[in-house]
Formats: sequence, structure tokens, C-alpha cells
Amino acid sequence: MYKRKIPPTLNCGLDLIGEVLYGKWKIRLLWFIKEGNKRPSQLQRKIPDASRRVLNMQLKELEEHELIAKVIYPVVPPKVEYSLTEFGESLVPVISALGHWGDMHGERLRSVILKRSEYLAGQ
Amino acid sequence: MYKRKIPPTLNCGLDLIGEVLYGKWKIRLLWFIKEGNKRPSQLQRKIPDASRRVLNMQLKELEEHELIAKVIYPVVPPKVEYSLTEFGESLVPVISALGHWGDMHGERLRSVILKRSEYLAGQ
DNA sequence: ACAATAAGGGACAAATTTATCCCTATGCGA
DNA sequence: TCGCATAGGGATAAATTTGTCCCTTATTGT
Repeated sequence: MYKRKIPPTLNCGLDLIGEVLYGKWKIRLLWFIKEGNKRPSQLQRKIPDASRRVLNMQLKELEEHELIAKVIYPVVPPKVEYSLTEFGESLVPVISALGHWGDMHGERLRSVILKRSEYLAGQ
Repeated sequence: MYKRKIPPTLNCGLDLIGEVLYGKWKIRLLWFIKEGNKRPSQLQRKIPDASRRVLNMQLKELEEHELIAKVIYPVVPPKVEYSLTEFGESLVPVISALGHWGDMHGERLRSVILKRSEYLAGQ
């Protein structure tokens, strides 16, 4: 795992939540786990754009940050299940708010995001 | 500006909001602008850990995503003021929810964030 | 005359994150 | 027996983001 050279900024609540939620797939992982997709392979099928490796790394970080819990069943083939901790559950309404805003403004968001991409493509 | 080689995932609301809110300082920029810090130099003083260059870049992206508006006064020395657009205003409650959660769980967050850092330092 | 302030951009370097490839292990079904 | 599914990690490369350094313009204060 990468060892930071520059220490994080931890002044306010926004800094703190940023520390645990930053990561390309973390929010979606939390969401899908909350929806009952507990096993790594299920999560990978839900998020096919992510590489297996990175999902594993981000799951591990979420676990170290105590947002999710991991249970390893000692069977073959291996079986692992994740679930939200209480701490993780407390984040659900917040993620929900993010998702609602995104859904509510879906049209406009797609538009402005794509506009910027096209602009850059023309450079 | 960097031209992406891998296209973004834009399936759901969470993907979309992620596109416009990702960036180390973006959420804090929105927050400070909302609080009335309109001029670039004020924002830089509020966020001294960020480099001038990067703040400028992220401000430009927020503007391109129509979350903030920029007014340039044709005077010398230059004067520029940013403000939230209506679209940006609609995000305030969401950011507020993020900040509240972070503040509410400040102790625990610092603890788990630091624990992980120490663990890595020992590697 | 010189430094400070204001805003911002080009060129480049460094940090950080994400992805690709390959390897481990075991039981099940064709 | 071959191949798949299951979970995951090491080594390494590529993508992406962030930071540093320097340069421009014109006015105000010392």
C-alpha cells in the first residue's frame, strides 16, 4: 500500500469525511454493500469498470476506517462477506443525499460534464 | 488541462455528483464561497495548504460545471469575484450534510485515520 | 526605485491513485 | 484432466491529480 509523503489536512468535518470517502469506487462500494451485495464477486459484477485489485484495496481501506466489517469463512472455494458497521450505517443518509442530488440533476450534470469533455477534446 | 484517456462512468446519481465534486479542494472551495469568501486571494488564505495553481484549476472546473459564476472586473490590480450559481446553491444542503457527519464523528474519524497511517508507517 | 498586491498561466516535476498482468489455492462439473 | 469460480496479493506500469517555479501587468505605499 502506498505510504503518503504529504500528511492529510484534518481541520474540519469536511476534511475528515473526505479522507475516508475519497477513492474512485468507495461510495459505490458502500452503497452496494448496504443494498445487500456482500460478497466481493458480487461487488465486482456490480462495478465492472473497476479492476479487481483496486476494489480489494478500497474495501480494505473502508474496513480499516471501520465503515465496513469483513467476515472470512474458512471454506474452499473461499467465501467472504462484507457488511456495514454501525458507523458505516450512519453514513447511509449522507450518501443517500449525494445520490438524490445527482439523480435530481442528472440531465444537467451529464450536459455540463460532457460539454467540458468535448471542449478539452478540441484542444 | 489534462485530457482524460479513460472516459468517466456516468450511470447513476452517485457517479454524476462524483464527477463534479471530486478534487482535493472543491468541496471546501464551494463552502468558503458560500460563506462569502468571494475573491481568489481570500480563498487562498482560507486554504493555505493548497497551491495557488491548483485552486485556480479547480475553480475553473467548478465554473465549467456551472456550480459557481465568475465576474472579472476590468481594473488594475485585477479583481475577480466568484459566487454560487443557483445550481451550486442547491448543493449546499448536501455539503452541509457531509460536514455535519464529519463534525459529529470527528473523534472517531481522527482516530481511525491516524491508526491507519501509523500502521503504514511501520511497514 | 523597490516591494507588495492582485490574478493567472506555461513548463515541468512529484505525488498519488488506479489499472494490468500474473501467481497462489481447492473443489466442482464436463 | 481441463477450465471455471472463489479470494487476494506482488510487481510494475499507466493515468491522473497536485505542486513548484517563474513570468506578466499596473498601481499603491515606503
